[in-house]
Order: sequence, then structure tokens, then C-alpha cells
Amino acid sequence: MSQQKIHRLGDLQLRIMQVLWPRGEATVAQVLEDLSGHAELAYTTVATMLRKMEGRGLVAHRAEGRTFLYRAKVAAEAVSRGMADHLVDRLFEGSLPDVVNHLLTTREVSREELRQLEKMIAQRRKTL
Amino acid sequence: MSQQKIHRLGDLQLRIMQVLWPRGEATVAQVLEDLSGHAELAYTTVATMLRKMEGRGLVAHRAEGRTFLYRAKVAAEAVSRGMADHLVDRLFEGSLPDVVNHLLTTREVSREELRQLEKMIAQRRKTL
DNA sequence: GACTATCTACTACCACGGTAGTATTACCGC
DNA sequence: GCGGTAATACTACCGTGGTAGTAGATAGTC
Repeated sequence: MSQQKIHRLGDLQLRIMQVLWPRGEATVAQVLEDLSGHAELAYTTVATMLRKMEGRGLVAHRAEGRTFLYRAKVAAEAVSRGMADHLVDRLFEGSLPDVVNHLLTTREVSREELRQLEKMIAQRRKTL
Repeated sequence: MSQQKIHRLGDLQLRIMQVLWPRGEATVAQVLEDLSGHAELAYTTVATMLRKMEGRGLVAHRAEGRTFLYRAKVAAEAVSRGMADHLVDRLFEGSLPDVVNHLLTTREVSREELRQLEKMIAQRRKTL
């Protein structure tokens, strides 16, 4: 059941995952530390959230003395893919050209970025 | 307050909006009708959801006799833009190349779609 | 050994999406 | 006029994200 609901991550949950992914393992205090800059949260808020996320299978922990070391249990790629796919499906019926077109027409784009995009497309074509 | 939280649309809420956008106005029964195919919902479920959405400023209604005609109060473009931007910001720090790269590498793509993408990019370059 | 800082556990809220039942009201056909 | 149908209003409930306080345990410090 975990695999199917990967796209459902609240803002705080995602930010916590984004702390855990590069760190590998982190204590509650470390997560809280890396999170500051967004909003000042209470220590217990982060601890509670981590416990809830563990219940959902997003993270796991091991005890180091009396301290818990949390680690991500789902890969960053799986999450971003799940979330992106979910959105593309909901908004653009799964059409990749539609979503890219939407992004291109509603956002600021630099010449350099356009060049990058073309490069990616050329690259992708080779893999077909 | 309505403008800033446009990206927060539940699945059902979005589907309802997607019924209202092309129709312009619709009764509860018509929304329910257009929604079937997804899941069979109770009439009162849709009615309740519409009332909640009206409280949030997503839709509005006028009375035609004793029947309510609901209409979307936020444009489809604003919603898709808000949702897409929110996701791109959360997952890829607002980087357009990153999100496109992610989409290109994780999804199935046809040669034809790649051609379309290149066309769009060329088109977009003209507007710079 | 007492004090304090630091952990986790438990509990409690609130908001909101989603779902639907019950109640009330009003129209329509006979 | 009466009964059924269809509409909205109200209420209720569950799950879950988010936030945090309080309590209890424990490790380190003087």
C-alpha cells in the first residue's frame, strides 16, 4: 500500500524527506536544524511528524543510545516521480507535451534554459 | 486569500472544477452525472463539496427557481499554473530544466512527442 | 546524589478533504 | 389537496497533515 500513495506528501513531510535524503541519517535535532530557515518549528513538532511518517512507511529509525536516527525509506526519485506523475495525470491527462507547453507558456524562461531543454530532448531521442 | 492557496485542490475538488470549466454553469445533478465514470458518489456528497468549495471561493452559485447553478470562480489556467508552480517549486526549486529533465527521464516518450517539444521550444524562443 | 538538559511517548487540537445520512422544503402531477 | 420527487441545509464522521504541550525517562554535570 505504500507504493501507491507516494504522491501524497504534505509540505512539511516533503521538507523533512529533503533533509533526510542527502544526510542519510539524522536525529530529530538535526532535522529541526536543517529545517530552520523555512519556519521555526517546535522540537516536538518535528519529532511527532517523524513518528507519524514512520507509521506511514516513509521513514524508519534505529536507536543510538537513547537517541533515534531516522532515515528515508522511500527514494527521492520515487517520490518526485509519483508526485509529478500524479499532477500530470490530474491536470493534463498524462500528456507530456501538454504539461511542458503549460510550463513554457506560463513561466519565465531564459535563452540558456531553452538551450538546455533542446539538449535534453536530443539526448532522450538517442535512447529510443 | 483565495489567490495564494489556489494550488491546494483535492482530487474531487479538481474533478468538479474540470466539470464546471467547460460547462460554464451546472446543477449538482449535472456535476454528478459528468463525474460518473470515476467513482459513484452520492448526490449529497457532491452538493456538500460544492458548498464547501463555495466557502473557499472556488465556485459560486445562483438560484434558478429552487435549483442552484454553480460556476467556477477561478480560471482553469490559474489553477493549473498554481498547482504546477507549487510542485516545481517544492520538488525542483523552481527550475524548469530540472522538472522537464525529470519528466523526460522517468516517463515514456514517443518520437512524435519529442518533435512536438522541440517545436514548442522554437516557438517560445521567438517570444523572447 | 541532586540538578538540568535532552530524549521519546502520549495526548490533544484544529483545519480540511471526502463521504454521506437525515431533515426540511418546494414543486409537480393526478 | 396529496403524495412522491427532487432540491438544499444541517450534521456527523473519518483520516490525516500540522502543531505543540505535558509527562516520563535518562544521561551528563557539579
